[in-house]
Amino acid sequence: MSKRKRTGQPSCKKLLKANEFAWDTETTGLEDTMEIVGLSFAMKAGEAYYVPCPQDFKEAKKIVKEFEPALTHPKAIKVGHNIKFDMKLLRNYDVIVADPIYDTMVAHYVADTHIRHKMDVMAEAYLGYTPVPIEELIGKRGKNQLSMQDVDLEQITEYAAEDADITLQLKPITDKLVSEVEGESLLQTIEFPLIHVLTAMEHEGINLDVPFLTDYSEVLLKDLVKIKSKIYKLSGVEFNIDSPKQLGDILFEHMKIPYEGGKTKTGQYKTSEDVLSPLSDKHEIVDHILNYRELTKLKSTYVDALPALVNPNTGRVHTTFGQTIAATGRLASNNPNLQNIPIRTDRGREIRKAFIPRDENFLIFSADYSQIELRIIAAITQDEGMLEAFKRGEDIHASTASKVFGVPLKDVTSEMRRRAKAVNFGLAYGQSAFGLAQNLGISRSESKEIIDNYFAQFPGIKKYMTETIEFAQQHGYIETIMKRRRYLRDINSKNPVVRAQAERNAINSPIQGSAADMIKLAMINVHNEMLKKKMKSRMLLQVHDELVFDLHKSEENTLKDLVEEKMKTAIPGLPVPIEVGMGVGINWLEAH
DNA sequence: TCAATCACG
DNA sequence: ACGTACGTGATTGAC
Repeated sequence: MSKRKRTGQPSCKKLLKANEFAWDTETTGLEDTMEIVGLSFAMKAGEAYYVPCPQDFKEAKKIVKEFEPALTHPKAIKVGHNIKFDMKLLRNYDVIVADPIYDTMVAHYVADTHIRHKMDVMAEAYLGYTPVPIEELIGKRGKNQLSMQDVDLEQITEYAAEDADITLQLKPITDKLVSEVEGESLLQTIEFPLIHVLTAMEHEGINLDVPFLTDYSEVLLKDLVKIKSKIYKLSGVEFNIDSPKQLGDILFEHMKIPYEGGKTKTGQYKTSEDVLSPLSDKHEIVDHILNYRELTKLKSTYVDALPALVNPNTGRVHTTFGQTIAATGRLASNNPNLQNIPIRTDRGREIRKAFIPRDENFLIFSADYSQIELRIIAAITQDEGMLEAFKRGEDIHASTASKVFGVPLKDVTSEMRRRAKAVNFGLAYGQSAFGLAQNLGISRSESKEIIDNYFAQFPGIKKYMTETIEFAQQHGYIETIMKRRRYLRDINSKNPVVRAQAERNAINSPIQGSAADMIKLAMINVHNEMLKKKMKSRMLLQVHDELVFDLHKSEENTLKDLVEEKMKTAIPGLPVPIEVGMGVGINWLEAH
């Protein structure tokens, strides 16, 4: 890379003249109370500026605000790498970055979901340039690591200016990569608009009932103490139940419970739920172990962990959505993950009661797509039978059972429905007869017959599976309804196991990915309409097929109508009806 | 740092 | 003969 000029301060006027500029923010750290240490800007390759900000928040805000005209300029493309991070930070300084925006990380993800999107990796790969590692400034992470604040101006200027410069230089590269996969439309109509939505959601956070969780933690602790002593008594030894290695040895060596499962990679006994559950009639300790597992999981991952993640400045929990993580196009959520809050067991779903409205003027509102993946399968495959079932508004699993088992809808038993449901789900993952048999606890010949019947009754689906794999073999990728691509490098592998995995990905990804396209579009349309109407309600979370809101009590009907309409019409013209379930309550559990 | 396990869609 | 359902993130123990 050419040398970089580093001048002190750019004037905002200079930025305002630029058609595009890259920008990056240096902060005091990565924790939730971080503050801006400085801003860097690049308007042309090899030239970047750094603007240090004082420690005092009010003084820093004055400096940051000076750049608001540029960051909100309707003509200048604001380029960033993971720009959501910077945009979210600037919201704390009352600056809302406006379109047009461009994110080199998100663009790179659209070009290829699999390869690494980190700036230093991309600089190396596309610019042949190795950036200064952050460790050179602040040291390795650990107790002696410095804050950006402590780094001297010359060093931080070099580092920050370099990041802005690299980002600006990456843009033409990612532009080309995106154009090579015909991803411009996906990027401009979904992924970039979505950045604003996610920024607002993350910034908003969600209210958490901490006293409720504190109480619940004590309840769980008391239960755990009892279960633990029961386990020790039954096994005759005290050991670490949390250690799968020790647990396996105690159950299957010391206690000699008959073991039929396979061994793990490391040669240990498997003690996962699917191995232990069938053994519950062999020894009464098994149920206690399963109970213990459930409660420790709830306590350590959710009940005790969530309160610690309440942001002291806002009093709310702010997740970070990953827009460039999932190979299929889905979002991910971390720190904390709010997309895997328990719901399946009674004691787990209690935790949802801790997710509460902002204050007494609000309620929690949840809207979720009904059977979205199956509806998308019906739409993509155009299978007549499945489309008809949805058009008639039938219970899709019962309807499937009726066809597969050859009985009238009214004669479908709960066991038939259960099996049909398992096939419907397994189908979207490319499950084999073996997998279905294992899942349902039936013989392989039985499961094979069910699958054969299924494909005979739903020929459009069989055809889709064959054709999708062929498409992937020819092109090396699959695509979603909105033309999102996932490359499948192993689709023509000579290793049958590896190849089979790629084939399952080929079948599943268009389905999972199209559902992701749909809810992302709905989020953008809902968000923009809420802004236009200047609503007090706020979108808070997305959980793959569900959107969660803080609902202002005065807006109940408006928001329900709006969300239902935008979710149903996100992708217009589908041959299948889209249904949305909605609920309102005093917490997330009640809103379901 | 990895493996095992389990929470969700 | 082989392995066998997709996509995530967090916690714990073990090395």
